[in-house]
Amino acid sequence: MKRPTMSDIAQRAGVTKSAVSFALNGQPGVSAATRERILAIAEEIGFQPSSAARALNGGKAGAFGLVIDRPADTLGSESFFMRLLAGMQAELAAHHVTLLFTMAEDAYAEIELYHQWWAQRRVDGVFVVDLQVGDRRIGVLEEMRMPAVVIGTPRGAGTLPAVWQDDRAAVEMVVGHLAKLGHRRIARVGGYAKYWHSALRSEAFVAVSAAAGIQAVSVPGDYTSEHGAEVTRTLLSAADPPTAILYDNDVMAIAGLGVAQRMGVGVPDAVSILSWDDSPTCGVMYPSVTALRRDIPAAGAAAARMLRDLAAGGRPGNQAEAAPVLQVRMSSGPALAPVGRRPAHAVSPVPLQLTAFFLTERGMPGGLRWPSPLQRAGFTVSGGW
Amino acid sequence: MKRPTMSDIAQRAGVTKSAVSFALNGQPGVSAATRERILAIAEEIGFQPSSAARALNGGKAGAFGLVIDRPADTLGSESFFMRLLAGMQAELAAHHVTLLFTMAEDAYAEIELYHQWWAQRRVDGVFVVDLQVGDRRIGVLEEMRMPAVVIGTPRGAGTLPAVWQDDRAAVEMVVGHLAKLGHRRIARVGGYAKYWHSALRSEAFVAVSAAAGIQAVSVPGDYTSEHGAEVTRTLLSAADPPTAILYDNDVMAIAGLGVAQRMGVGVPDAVSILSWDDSPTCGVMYPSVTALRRDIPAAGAAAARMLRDLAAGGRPGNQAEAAPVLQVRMSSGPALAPVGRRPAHAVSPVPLQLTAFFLTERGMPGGLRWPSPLQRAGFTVSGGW
DNA sequence: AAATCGTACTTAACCGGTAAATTCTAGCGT
DNA sequence: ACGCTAGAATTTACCGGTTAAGTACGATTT
Repeated sequence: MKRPTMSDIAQRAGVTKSAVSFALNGQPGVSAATRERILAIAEEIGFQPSSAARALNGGKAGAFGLVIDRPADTLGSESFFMRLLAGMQAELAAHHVTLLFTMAEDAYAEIELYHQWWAQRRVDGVFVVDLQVGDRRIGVLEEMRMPAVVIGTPRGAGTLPAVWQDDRAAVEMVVGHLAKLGHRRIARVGGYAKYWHSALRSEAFVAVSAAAGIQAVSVPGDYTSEHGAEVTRTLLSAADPPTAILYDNDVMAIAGLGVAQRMGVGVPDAVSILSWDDSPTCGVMYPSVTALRRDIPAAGAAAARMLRDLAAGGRPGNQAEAAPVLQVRMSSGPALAPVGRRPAHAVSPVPLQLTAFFLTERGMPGGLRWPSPLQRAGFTVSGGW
Repeated sequence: MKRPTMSDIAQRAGVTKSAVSFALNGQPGVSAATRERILAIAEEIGFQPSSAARALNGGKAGAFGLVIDRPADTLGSESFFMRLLAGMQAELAAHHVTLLFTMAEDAYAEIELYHQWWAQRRVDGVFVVDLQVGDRRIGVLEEMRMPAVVIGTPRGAGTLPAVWQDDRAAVEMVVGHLAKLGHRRIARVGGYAKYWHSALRSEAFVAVSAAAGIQAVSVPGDYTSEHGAEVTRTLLSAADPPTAILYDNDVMAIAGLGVAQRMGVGVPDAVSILSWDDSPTCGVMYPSVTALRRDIPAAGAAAARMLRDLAAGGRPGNQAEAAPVLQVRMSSGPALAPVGRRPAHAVSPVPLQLTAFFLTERGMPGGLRWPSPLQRAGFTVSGGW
């Protein structure tokens, strides 16, 4: 059972394969009668054009690529990428474009993969996520002139178009919510400081808090529950702990909630817990977790549309995601007066050196220099805390 | 800046492209000197063979496919697939095989996709997950003679090789653990009953429990936190609730834990909560969740190896996963005497019709007939409970 | 010295499409 | 009847590789 080709159709229709090509592609050059006969035969024998042969003719590969180079265990617990993928698929499948999805060890391997895919004509373009400060991928992609769309932020994306979220507005929403509840000392556990989106959120978080007269600290994290738990323990063990903590993803938020409960720190009475990403789990936890909900599949679909446009020769501009919604649940509430807030069985404060460890930047690339405002956002405190 | 071809190399080396082909592929027919010269030039201009041209020569597409047809929101919260993907990638990337990953609406769309991929020579084979009772995909794949590996269970996989887990042994481990802790009435919240792996676990759960003299009920679920919460509420509201509940994934387990806490049912004192899949989140929750840990990436890697073998003409046999480990944490403990177990502020029992609703099979395909033992496992009780 | 052989390479065909150039045919005007 | 033209279908070449078959030539055999 060999797969049918255009020559097979041509033979049965008594014409040449060129005629078949014209007929199938709606080109002029065949009579209506012949065209119909050819289409009927193609349908009957279940003909599908070989994507390889198509691609060989200076044509398109009919596929886009996505490479993620986070460690696999981080990916596993995060729902972000699956939802992003789902959104992309919905858009791509409708246009018969397939997605090549891979995980890479690091940025170097990722760039290597781009070179291979492009040179082998496997893809017509790629999606770029987790944009880093001084990201080498951007320059490489621009030089290769491979169509690419950035998902995250236009900052540092060079000439590549981006689908981005207004982090500033989101931060204003969250900080405003906390300010209204009377919080005056808040913390944020972010992602890798090397990621642009994380750095920008840090910056906005500190700046917006300062403007609202709130003391704030922003700590870099690594998206894992382990680290979220560690940082939370440090924060809550401080002499003057924050009354609210905002985590950059749901996994860390849930870990933070668990730590607070273990330490006997009441949620939300003693500390409010908030998550930047929402997930069904946030809603069913006890207490349920207040979360910032964004339409991630929509962002994926938008990125897919942009990449199709770009690959077809268009020049799409940046596109902002819809504003996120703050889903207020049980884990956030009014800031209570300090008196009596720490129960008797609270865990004793952690040793100083552990605290100092967390106050050091983790996972920062060696020689990288920070822009001054970001450096402050990295781990410095606003409001003299 | 056009991409370099073999002809370019040939021209610069002063030979024909055939010689270049021989040199690059390590075939005999070129002198060592010429071979070296050609390799040097290829390296210098960054040559990469066109996958399209390669595929055109009766050759391989150099890609495998994976289609998932669960609803996107289920996928988002589950870490299983990401970890499976990570394992596959590790194996595939090492052999320069890429992965086509897509989500489909339903089995029909999935089959359609298989036809397209195969006819278009986009893939050399596919991975099949979530095998269903009477799955149509198997027959289609066998007829197409497309290499395919089943992940889950050999039951219903026809002639396709499978990577499978010994669910029976896992169930014995969990039930044995609970029996030792004194539990005499336990429940399980499974996945879709139409999935083979879920049905087999149901069967084993009921049978093993009966053998151990334990009353057991197995309820089909849909892997979502919402449903996990609903079922848990029903179970705990019963006149004689189970003292332990085993959930088929971490999302439902966490949801169940949340419900128990909301109802004031102590965990693990009044009810033990166990999850079939482990995740970092299970460990940081409070209380942390006892979970059955399997090496999912290893299963993915094994499946990838098998599919490579199969696509190369081999005849790999079924392969069992390593036995899972029961990670005992805070959420499981000894079954306490019924007296005083239900606190005063427990939620009132749900109306009878809601209970009845859950006792009806959800999501069962219309005319499907169940084998008798599975039908009993579907929702019947062992031990006269 | 002629026949034999192995090596190193070239020629040419092919995979399954696309598309420009060309031939064939029928209908048109004059 | 003749040239002219539009449309239908064919011929031909090409994309970038692989591979069977063929050729040239120096070295070995008899």
